[in-house]
Amino acid sequence: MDTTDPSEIVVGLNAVIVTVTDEEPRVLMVRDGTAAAADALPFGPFDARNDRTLEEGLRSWVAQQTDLDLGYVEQLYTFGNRGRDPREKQDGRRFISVGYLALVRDAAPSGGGIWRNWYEFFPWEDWRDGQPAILDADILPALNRWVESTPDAYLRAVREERLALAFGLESGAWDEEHVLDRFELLYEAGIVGEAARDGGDEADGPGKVMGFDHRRILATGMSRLRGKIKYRPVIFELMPSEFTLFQLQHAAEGLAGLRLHKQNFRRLVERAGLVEETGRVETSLPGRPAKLFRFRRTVLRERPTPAVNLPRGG
Amino acid sequence: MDTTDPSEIVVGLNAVIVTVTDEEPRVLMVRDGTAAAADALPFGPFDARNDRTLEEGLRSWVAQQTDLDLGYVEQLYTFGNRGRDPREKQDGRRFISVGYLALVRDAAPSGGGIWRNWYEFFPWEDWRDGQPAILDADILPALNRWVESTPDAYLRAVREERLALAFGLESGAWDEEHVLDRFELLYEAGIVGEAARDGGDEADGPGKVMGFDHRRILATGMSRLRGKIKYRPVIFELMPSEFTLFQLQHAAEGLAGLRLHKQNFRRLVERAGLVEETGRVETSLPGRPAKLFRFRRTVLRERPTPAVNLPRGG
DNA sequence: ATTTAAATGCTCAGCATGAGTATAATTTAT
DNA sequence: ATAAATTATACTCATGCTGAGCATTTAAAT
Repeated sequence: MDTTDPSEIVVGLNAVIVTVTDEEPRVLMVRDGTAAAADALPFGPFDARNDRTLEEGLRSWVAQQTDLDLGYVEQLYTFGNRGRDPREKQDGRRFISVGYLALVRDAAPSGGGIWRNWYEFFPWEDWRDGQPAILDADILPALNRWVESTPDAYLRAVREERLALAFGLESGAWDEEHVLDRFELLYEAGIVGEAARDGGDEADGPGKVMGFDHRRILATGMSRLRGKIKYRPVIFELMPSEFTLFQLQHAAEGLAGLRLHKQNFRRLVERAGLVEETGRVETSLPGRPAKLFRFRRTVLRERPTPAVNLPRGG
Repeated sequence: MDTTDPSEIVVGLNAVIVTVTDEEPRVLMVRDGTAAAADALPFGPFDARNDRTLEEGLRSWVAQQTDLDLGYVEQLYTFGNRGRDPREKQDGRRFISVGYLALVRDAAPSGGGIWRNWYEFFPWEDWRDGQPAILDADILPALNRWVESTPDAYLRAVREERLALAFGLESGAWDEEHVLDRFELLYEAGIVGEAARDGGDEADGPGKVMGFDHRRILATGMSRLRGKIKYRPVIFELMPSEFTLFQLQHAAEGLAGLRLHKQNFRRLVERAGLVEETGRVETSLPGRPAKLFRFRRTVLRERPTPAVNLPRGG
């Protein structure tokens, strides 16, 4: 290859395909091709000849490979860091990937894919049963050691501030949207397995390791989705056509990794006009039967930002 | 070229570089190379050999070409629609571009760049002097004709709803963030000049035409920035080190294209702890001298989402 | 009939917001 | 010198949203 030529660039498309089963958020995974055989996000090439748009390319290979009917799709981010794909070292090509977030209603994927609970990869992100033990036991001590062992005083201060912000230490304010900030800190500090692996060592650390930089892409998707449910009614893309308010709350809690205040959640959803009664009730559980609701699509025309806010509380 | 080969993909980097001069938001433009010689966003190649990350690539050619010191930088979106670059038709290559938003303090660009007020391209987005006349005179009638002339009833209803949402017709609620939605409607309806040009006709329509799909990229940047100032203190990236609260308000108004309520704006900014007095005053204007303030960086550690909300009102 | 498990209804303090009125400190015009 | 204009800043007040919790209703299970 002529050295004045730019090295070849390969553009691929990665998808964070999310569903919610009961109250658990799940992500579609495949096995990556490497020896480590970690979980990886589904991936497809961008076909410059046949795909008119990037999103069309994504939908076409997802439809081919899985049987899933992607509802909501949005572009997440384009990842192009050197070293993100091990094949780079073999043949010098550069791998760039456009990440997408897609939402589907609970369904069985065909093909080689499998749903995995996203908290398998991010156990510290699930605060539904209180602060995860792994934070105080492992993660925060390791992060603090990393900050304290930073030689340069200015850099140390910067890292300390990032740590405080991402994990809400000072104000006691955990922000569930900061998934990516937290993962990036853990990577930089060498705490997650990917850091060791990319450095050529044995991978170990909190949460399951994923192939390539896919845990970062997943973190990006989680951040985006956790933010989005607060100002767009995307959560209904994940719900069946009829649901009780408690099921809706459980879905929101699963995504946000937080417990919400039941009465206030109801008040919010109803006052915002997001749902309407179907007239039926759900009676499969003990206790008073719950009314079934459906999403009121016309709300989109009425309010500027109709969405499920997250009134915290146990 | 072998037909089994994918066609060659060229990855470029586009930047929406924004500054604020007095109360006007300006964007760095260059002349595009085509015969039409429209304004275009600065563009640089992504150098797969030398750029470790996409953002590093962006910073490196911006520094080379313009002399500007990019402060805040964030990735916007990756644009890959077929037909977005006329060179496609010549040599069959496919041009993909990663768009970035960058903020700089007011300064003169070196090189061939020039600052242009972004409302030259989006006159309907400036509501600071009330609803822009061009809306009732041209844009809304044309959009309504487009909707009404849609043969398929379902598609017509969808378009009507999109129109109502994007331009806030029913509820009278103009949402300043929906810049991109509005531009996409105008493009689809064939109202902006780019639509005619891409169809091979003479370009004409509201707002100045830009080269390639750059007006869409600019719209993406405007949407992002208008949203961001509400939950991150990015506006201070555009302010001098000392400023009066009214100057800050003017900058926010210029970006949002809205007039804000002065007293409530002050209350918000001060109560949020975003600024601190410098002790000096600004006396160059008639009227009571205004205190000068600076950004309080430590606010980042105190509040989860410190930002300049936008209390509307004349 | 009693207990248990929900769902649903209601209250209340605190805070934020929208929309002002009122007052203070300057420069410009007469 | 005085008034008018201009800008900054302080303060008020009704409204509505939010967080937190108590109370009541309706069912199944024992």
